[in-house]
Amino acid sequence: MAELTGWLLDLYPDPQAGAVLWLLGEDGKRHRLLQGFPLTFYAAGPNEQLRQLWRYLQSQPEVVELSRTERRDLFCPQPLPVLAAQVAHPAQQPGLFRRAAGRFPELNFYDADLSLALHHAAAHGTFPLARCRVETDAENKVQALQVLDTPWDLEPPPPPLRLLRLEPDVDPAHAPPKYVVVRGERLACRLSLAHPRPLLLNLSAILRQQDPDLLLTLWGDTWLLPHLLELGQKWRLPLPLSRDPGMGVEHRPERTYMAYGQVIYRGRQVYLFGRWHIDGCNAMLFHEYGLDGVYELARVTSLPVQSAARLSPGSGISAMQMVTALRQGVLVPWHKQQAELPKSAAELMISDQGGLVYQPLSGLHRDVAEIDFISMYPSIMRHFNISPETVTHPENPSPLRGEGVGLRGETEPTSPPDGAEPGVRGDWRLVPQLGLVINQGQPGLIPLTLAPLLDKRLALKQRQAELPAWDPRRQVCKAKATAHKWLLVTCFGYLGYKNARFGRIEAHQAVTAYGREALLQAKEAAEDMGFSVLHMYVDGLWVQKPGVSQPGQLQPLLLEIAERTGLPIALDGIYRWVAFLPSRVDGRVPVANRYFGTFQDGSLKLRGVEARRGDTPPWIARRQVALIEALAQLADDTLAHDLLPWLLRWLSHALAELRSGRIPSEQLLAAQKLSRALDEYRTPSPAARAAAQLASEGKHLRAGQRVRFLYTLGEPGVHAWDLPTPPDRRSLDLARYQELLIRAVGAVVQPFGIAEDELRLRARGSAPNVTFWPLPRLRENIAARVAT
DNA sequence: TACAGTCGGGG
DNA sequence: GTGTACGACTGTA
Repeated sequence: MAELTGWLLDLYPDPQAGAVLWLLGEDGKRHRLLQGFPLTFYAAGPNEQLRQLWRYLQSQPEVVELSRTERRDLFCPQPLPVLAAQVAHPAQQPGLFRRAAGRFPELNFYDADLSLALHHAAAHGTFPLARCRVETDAENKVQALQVLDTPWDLEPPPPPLRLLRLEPDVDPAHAPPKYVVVRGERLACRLSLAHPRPLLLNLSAILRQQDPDLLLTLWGDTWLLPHLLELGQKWRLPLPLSRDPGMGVEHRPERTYMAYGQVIYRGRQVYLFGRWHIDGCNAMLFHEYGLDGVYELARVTSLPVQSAARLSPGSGISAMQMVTALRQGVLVPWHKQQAELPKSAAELMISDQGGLVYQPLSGLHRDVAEIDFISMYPSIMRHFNISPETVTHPENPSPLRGEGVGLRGETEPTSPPDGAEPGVRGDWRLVPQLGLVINQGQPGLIPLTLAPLLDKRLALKQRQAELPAWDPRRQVCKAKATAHKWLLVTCFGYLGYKNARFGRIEAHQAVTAYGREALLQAKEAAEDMGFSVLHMYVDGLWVQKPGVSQPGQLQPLLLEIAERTGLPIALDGIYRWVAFLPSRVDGRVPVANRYFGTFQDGSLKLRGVEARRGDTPPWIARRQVALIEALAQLADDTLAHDLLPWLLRWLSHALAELRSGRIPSEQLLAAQKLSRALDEYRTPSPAARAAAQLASEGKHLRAGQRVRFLYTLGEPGVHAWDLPTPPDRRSLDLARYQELLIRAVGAVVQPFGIAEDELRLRARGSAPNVTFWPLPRLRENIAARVAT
């Protein structure tokens, strides 16, 4: 009997028996442990069918223990009689279940398609990088397992992970790479791809010697690792990419699917066993929160690190809900099977509203405070206990399979005298406008899942604010908070997602209804306290009051709003000035989400303008940001009087730069996503034409993939960036880029009284090489910004 | 002018 | 393996 303490690295089914646990021991060694871990799935339905299923499962080769028992379905008040099938070896469960489900399509199956990691998290409280104490026998079999920390610890000590980076020297989609750049502990080298044998031998030696826990690559999923594995096969020199020699690697093919209301493309993926592979180019949102965010996501969601790095946050929050359900003994349905409650047309009109959006007072405003509800929708779900099983129709409480009840047991509707809070009677709360009621008796599945997340995110942000800017822990806190943000944001969308296991459209609508009400309450509070409300957008409002320009002066309003709504709210900042833009199509109409401004601390906020769009060429975006930064530095009197001549010089300077040919082509690249297959385009967009160019060179892109291109003269008007030959510099469509720049600049200066047409006229007449003289007070600042 | 195609924002 | 619904805007015909 031996005792081991360390960090949990990896967890997966052993092909023969039980679960494999990889532990990074405090002794510095990596331990491969085995643990017996049977998995149970359930089936419910007509008795006769369950009996047949029983006989069927008994006849199968897998070792299965069968029993009849009762479990709780989230939507049924009464326990559900089920058949429990306990499969001895987790690796055999998916296959057995697939056969059973195919044979008995009318039965409802539960807990049947969850990964081993989630089952293990529910059963043992494990999560990736959890600190564990393990007792093992002589054969490295786990006899006892104790988890020593929780995902909710704010700053767990970082495990001593070993990292190895592998990168091709160039983007393989753009040009054939020549080298693999390798960087590890006291190691940096470049291996030639032209000589496969030495490459493979060297890489194998490096992997053995360094024995990294994490292989961090660029294009490792989509190109590098598949390429290396292929070479390894061809030369009969297998690479030890996985730490577990018996497991090889797992390939997941590329795929496109519909989500976010659009087509999404995910490249192929390569998963390892016993160590992790993360491809910095194929990891969703990776650039936003980095490795620290990935570890944090893995810890709180219980998803393996390699999955947490690649999956969208939707699957993260979904995993958390499933673990909550498993821990509560609530069945996790195999397929989500829910229809919306029937609704009249009039109800549809009201309930299908989303967030409240106002039309701002367009133009330039000074000393404006922006206040935002913190994680508004998740906070609403928690505060009002909104969850698929708690929201229901009062006159029709049993629409599907049962009435809304709390998680921890049955709660009968009661109607005692009116409670203290308006809209609440006993255990029931009436949702404004929708005619829905929410059971308040027991915390729902979603609020239970969300509460620790909301608390931790606030704690992280607070900790981040306490730490000095130079402290590296501050960046770590920030990365973690950013990762949490995405979990919280998608949790709301998931309520309304038709295929979510724990989604229900009525719950989704209840959330937005409360959101609208909270915003209106906030508006009333602000107006009661003498503020004028310039704009409101879903969870934020922009307010102004003569004489109010310091953060402290907003505190009474914040307290009042928190008091009236019950929801947390904070000051985002006070703008020195903010400009709300009118519609480009009709200048009389303001639009809700195109604005920019500068806060008192000098930081900028931009929404909806060209610089925020992913398809804007970087050079255009940077010119626009630089211009806003310059405007932020200008004194009020300059803004009023001397702006036009200065601006025209600024513009000529930028246009001269464009014509000079000194801007790197990458800076002029537009990037757009293909929304469909090429032959499905009815009118060929620039992106479609660029994709067609690539297709004729044998590079076929699929719907959901991005295509990068330059605007060029003549037909077809674009030049795809990943074509083998770059375009002639002289064929660049400079007039097109000039127009894009003028539009971006026009949007910024419109609130300052300068019309876009004027810029266009003057630009045409300007000499190509006008010397640009910054205003004296601006010179320093602009030099600094342009450099970045 | 109509409509097809693409993007954002939440934080 | 998993977010929605919608409006603004641009380019093409």
